[in-house]
Amino acid sequence: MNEWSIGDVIIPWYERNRRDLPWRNTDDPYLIWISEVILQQTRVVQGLDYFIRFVERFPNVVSLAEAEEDEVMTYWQGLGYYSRARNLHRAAREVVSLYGGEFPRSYKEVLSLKGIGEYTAAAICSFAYRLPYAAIDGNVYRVLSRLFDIDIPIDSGRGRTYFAELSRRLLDRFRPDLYNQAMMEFGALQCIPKSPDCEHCPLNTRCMARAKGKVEQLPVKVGKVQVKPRYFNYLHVHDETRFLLKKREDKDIWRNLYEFPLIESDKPLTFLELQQTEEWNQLLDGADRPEIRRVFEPPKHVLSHRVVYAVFYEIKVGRFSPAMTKFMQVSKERSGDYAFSRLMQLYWETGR
DNA sequence: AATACGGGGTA
DNA sequence: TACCCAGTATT
Repeated sequence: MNEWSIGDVIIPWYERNRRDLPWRNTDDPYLIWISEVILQQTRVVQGLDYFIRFVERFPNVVSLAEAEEDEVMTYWQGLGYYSRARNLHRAAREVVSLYGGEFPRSYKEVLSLKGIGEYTAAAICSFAYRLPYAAIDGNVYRVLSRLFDIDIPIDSGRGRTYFAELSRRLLDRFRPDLYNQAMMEFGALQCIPKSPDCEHCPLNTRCMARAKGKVEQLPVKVGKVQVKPRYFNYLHVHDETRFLLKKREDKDIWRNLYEFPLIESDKPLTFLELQQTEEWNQLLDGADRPEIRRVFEPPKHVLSHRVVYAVFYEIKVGRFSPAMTKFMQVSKERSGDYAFSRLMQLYWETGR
């Protein structure tokens, strides 16, 4: 293969077409780090407001390390993949304890931080320090697989190895920051998944997939996520001022987020069936004047590999019973201190 | 090498 | 629907 320089085409394209984004034009590894983690599996438009609010509250690594995890989670509320926020917080504390609050400067050290994998380490090190590491994200996989007509599945071990080696060769080692930014921006704006505008592509004469009419079929992926259903019955138990709440601790979806008392079942439950469960009786047997105020059934809640069918029951009681003390009792005004899933948010906002 | 982990946008 | 998004950690 003749090694013409892709960077010489892509970088001038980037200079003309780049979006103006707040994490560009900074060398601060902290800001770059936050932006990169927010943007993992997340579109720029979706993450932009989160970034602004997050760095406004946590402007540097020390402020993040000193915060409570619960507060960090509230700033991540609604963004998804919540382990990112937990890891960000843990990594901030690592930076303080291991590196005296100074963000590490070597690829190896950056990579060792919680929540930073090969992509993010390469992005941070190239953008902040101009170290010659090629960042390979979904955009880069798409651009390269099309440009060179590579049909090795990108989510296979072989594929990752192949694209990593190819990217190493193609990287513009004199301006790795511009090269990486340009490749990703090119994939995000020009070489898009569906119906790319190949007529106006600066690489169209060199694109092997285009020459063969295979653009829409690349990149190849094998991964087939199968979606399993789950059935959540939420009990919004409250008196005049407070409601019951619990933290999700298990290694499961929405870890460390808060929710109402939950009765999960392996199939949809009617109200009668729900009332016969052990959990229902444990919580509400002998409760003081329980009164079902409302039943809310949101549309099915689709996650990447789960679909949650939820039913919310609002239950007003005269006062909380001893059986309810294993839950937190939170006043309505303090609900904002706790991070909720989108599903919980949806109920919370619909109810009032 | 697979699987788990969110939520939203697009065609 | 189906696919994808500036992926990483765990199994």
